[in-house]
Amino acid sequence: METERKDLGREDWIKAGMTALFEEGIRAVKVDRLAKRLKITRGSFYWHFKDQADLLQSMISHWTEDQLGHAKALESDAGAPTGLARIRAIIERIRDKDIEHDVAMRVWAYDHKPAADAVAIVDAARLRLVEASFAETGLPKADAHFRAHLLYYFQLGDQLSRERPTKEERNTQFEMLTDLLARK
Amino acid sequence: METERKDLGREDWIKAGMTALFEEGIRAVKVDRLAKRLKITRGSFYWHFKDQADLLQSMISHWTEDQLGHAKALESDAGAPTGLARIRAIIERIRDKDIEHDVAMRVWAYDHKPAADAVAIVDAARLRLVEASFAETGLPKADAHFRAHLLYYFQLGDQLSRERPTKEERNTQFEMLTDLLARK
DNA sequence: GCTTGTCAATACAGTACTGTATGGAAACAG
DNA sequence: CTGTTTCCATACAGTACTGTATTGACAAGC
Repeated sequence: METERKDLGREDWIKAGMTALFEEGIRAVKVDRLAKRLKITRGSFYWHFKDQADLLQSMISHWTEDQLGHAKALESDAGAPTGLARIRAIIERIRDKDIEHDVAMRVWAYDHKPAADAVAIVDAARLRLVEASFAETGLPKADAHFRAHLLYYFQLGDQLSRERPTKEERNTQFEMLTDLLARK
Repeated sequence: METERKDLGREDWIKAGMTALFEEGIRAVKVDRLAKRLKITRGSFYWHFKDQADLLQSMISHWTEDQLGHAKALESDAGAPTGLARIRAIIERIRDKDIEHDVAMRVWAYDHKPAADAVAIVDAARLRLVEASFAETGLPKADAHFRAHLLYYFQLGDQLSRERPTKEERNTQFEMLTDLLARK
């Protein structure tokens, strides 16, 4: 007699919040709109969460842990490539899997301190990884540091620009870049 | 008898809107809040503007013309340096004068199509300039194109990251970059 | 079967806005 | 001096939310 008891948990609301964030930006992460998305009333929300800020904080934690997990996975992957190939792999991962999420988070971070802090932490973790990989290729610390930033910020700017290059254009660009960065 | 007849014009509201945008982001560009800023009532606003969208569009046009003007000025400045020195000058101008404005506009652009279009136009104009300067140094077109993007997106990512480097750090970074980009 | 938690629906009051309609004062033109 | 235009104040109705308080439905433990 499949009576539809919903029994949502915090995770469902967080997931809905993330989806709304990625699809329409933080402006769309409103309690009542999420309720409509989930086909439920706000009564549920205020049982699971103290208030909207509570949800936002949970979303931030969720995203941060995800991203730090990805970074750690790349770091400790034994079968992974090393040196420049490893760097390519890292950047490709960010470019292909985390892009939309990243931009939405960064825009949110512009006027939300907790989000800004989270983005800073994730950026730092990724940069550390790239920098370490450059160091592996035998570059001096200062150069590794610089090139990691150059690479990371380039792809960041690329994401944020409103030029929408084709996949090939983007690939040739990144190839020219890794060529340039491979030089001593 | 200095009776204070205000007699504001569209420009005053636009200026107030821009200030609010740069100080607090687009969320703060609300008719009633701007009225408080200007110590006047919304009655004035709706005399000068059809609605809020009208103001936003005016702000976008205003910013776009400003930025295109700056680009044009750099382009036709006869006494300006050439080649790599010119490139440095361009990037420094953007970095030192347009930064805060740029970031706020870009964040706004994320979920406002007209703003996104404006940002795209301004980006294209600046990139064209940098690319032309690279071409002047004798680089092939494809390389000039790539290096212009690398430079521009790097400084864009740098702006948007939440790392807040010191002036010196930033300068050395940009020096290492122009060194790298100067090579054949 | 009755009670106790768990979860959701509903109704309410409040805030931060938006745009419209109308009226009034200063400046200006005849 | 009078009428018209220009500009602003005020009052109103509406929208899109927020959070709280109360009640109700169901499931599980005793």
